[in-house]
Amino acid sequence: MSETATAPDATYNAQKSMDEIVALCKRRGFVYPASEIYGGINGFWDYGPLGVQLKNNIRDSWWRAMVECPPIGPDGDPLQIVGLDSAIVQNPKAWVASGHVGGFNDPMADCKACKSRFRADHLLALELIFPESDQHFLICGIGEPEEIIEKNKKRIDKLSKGQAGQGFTLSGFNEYTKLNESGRSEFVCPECGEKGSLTEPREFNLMFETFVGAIRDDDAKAYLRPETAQGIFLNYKNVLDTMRVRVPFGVAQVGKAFRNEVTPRNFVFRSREFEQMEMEFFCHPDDAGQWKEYWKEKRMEWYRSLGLSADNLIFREHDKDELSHYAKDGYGTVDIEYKWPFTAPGYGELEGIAHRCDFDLNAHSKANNPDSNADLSYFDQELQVRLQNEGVEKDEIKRRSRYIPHVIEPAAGLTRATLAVICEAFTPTPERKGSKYILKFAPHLAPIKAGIYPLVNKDGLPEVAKKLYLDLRNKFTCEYDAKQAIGKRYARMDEIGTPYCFTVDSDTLSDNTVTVRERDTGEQSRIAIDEVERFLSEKIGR
RNA sequence: GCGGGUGUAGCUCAGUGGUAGAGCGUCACGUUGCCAACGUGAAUGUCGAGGGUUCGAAUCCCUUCACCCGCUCCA
Repeated sequence: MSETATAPDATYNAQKSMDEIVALCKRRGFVYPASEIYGGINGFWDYGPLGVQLKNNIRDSWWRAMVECPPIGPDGDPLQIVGLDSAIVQNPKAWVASGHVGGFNDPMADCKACKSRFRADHLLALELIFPESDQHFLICGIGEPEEIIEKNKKRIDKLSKGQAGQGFTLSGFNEYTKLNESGRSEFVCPECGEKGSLTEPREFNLMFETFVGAIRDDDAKAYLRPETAQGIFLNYKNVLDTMRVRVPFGVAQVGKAFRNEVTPRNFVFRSREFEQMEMEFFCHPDDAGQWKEYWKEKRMEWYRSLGLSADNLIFREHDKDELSHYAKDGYGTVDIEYKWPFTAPGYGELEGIAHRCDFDLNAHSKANNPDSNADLSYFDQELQVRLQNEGVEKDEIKRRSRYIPHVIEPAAGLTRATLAVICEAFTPTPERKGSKYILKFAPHLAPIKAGIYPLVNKDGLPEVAKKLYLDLRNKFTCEYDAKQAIGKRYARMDEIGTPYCFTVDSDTLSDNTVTVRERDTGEQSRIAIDEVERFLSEKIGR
């Protein structure tokens, strides 16, 4: 048999394991399709009993690493990072200032014949008149009128030959967006030349709209936030005024965000409702570059702490032309990417670490925005003192001590992190008796930490096991189950990623020891029943 | 949004115009005494949804929804 005939098809295998992951997520209560009994709804997912547990564990790990126990800074002291939970609906003016309303209102038109898509506001219909015959012609294209005429030279030439003379004048032009239905039916697709094949212009704004109050008019229109970050900028001054934080400092937030994606794809990877974990780190503009490097390393460490393997994680710096509006002038954006089953052997985004410069605070400052009543500049007293000591001139000190902080933003997807943890943990075990796969969650993330079982459901074993369970449940998420064969109970725990099982058997009654069974190896050992809690504490790291 | 594929029990699937099925899983009882054991039994379906053709539709036709793949889009 030839080598190629037996070589596994990487794409097929990757797809196959993703299908298996989606199936197991449903079967074992991690993720369900939203509104399934009504046929589902594209781009929305519900987290089941085990899924929410896993997601909360990942969220808690992030919150702890950011807010409760932030990393040590370059000066040897812990960083100052505080938490926040801002509203999903804010004043719509906030989204105008942030660039989310304007930037994503591009009207698009599709050609039904050749499937090309155009920015409708870039499409022009030019009306040419051949004066001698008084004939009108329509030339359609993309760009400035001169460009369009230049591009269509041959065609115009051909048209004019049929006329008495050669000359023509441009009598007028119209944007495609301004045409009515009969105008559109005359419009020729610049790509394939088909007449009247373009759809009417459609707006692609990724923000979900809603209405505040009972009256549904334009004044009541509001948006569901497309990112949690803006809530932090909107509260920057509140935090600064109330929390005694000084630059550099961070504000962290976990919460839902909503984007009306054109094409939700790849399970929960790109969904229309998702959960973000964002931290805005405010610093002096001169230090932004070094803080970006700092956070790159810290964030990568955190993903490793979730049990994601180094081989499956990479950094990817954004090219200049893919940078978002807020990052153009700064130190750019770097993504932490994961080797997803559906991108393998390539990688896809897990987290973006962006240098947002002073874009957002500027945008929300009264100096640049008549709708805002806030001065979001920062007076740096430490810097003032330092400059005084250096003997810098007074006016210069005053000028340099007040500035708009720059922002380094590690923006992570909680739902994406959850999916990555599931993908990483998913381990087929075809050779194993019992479960056909294991979820090898890091113990501290596992939805259930331990199963507590009597070997059989009689002879006083259930009573002993149940007592152990009742003790442990105060500290760890545990499960007690006395039914069915022990092997089946172990297999079930393997499939949901429970790292340890403790089994009470007849020996327990005489020597007070229980069997510990490990998920990844299936190996068993015995420990004293009153050592179980300490054993779990050590293994789970709490 | 476009093109292709898929949709039958919780899961994997069989059923191609004539009574809605199997295996696994789930549950109960019994048995068992460390890896999805065994026995007996039970529950589970608007055959994705709506409409049409037909005496009769899971099956043929139309529409629609969801998922997967490829485009397109993606702060």
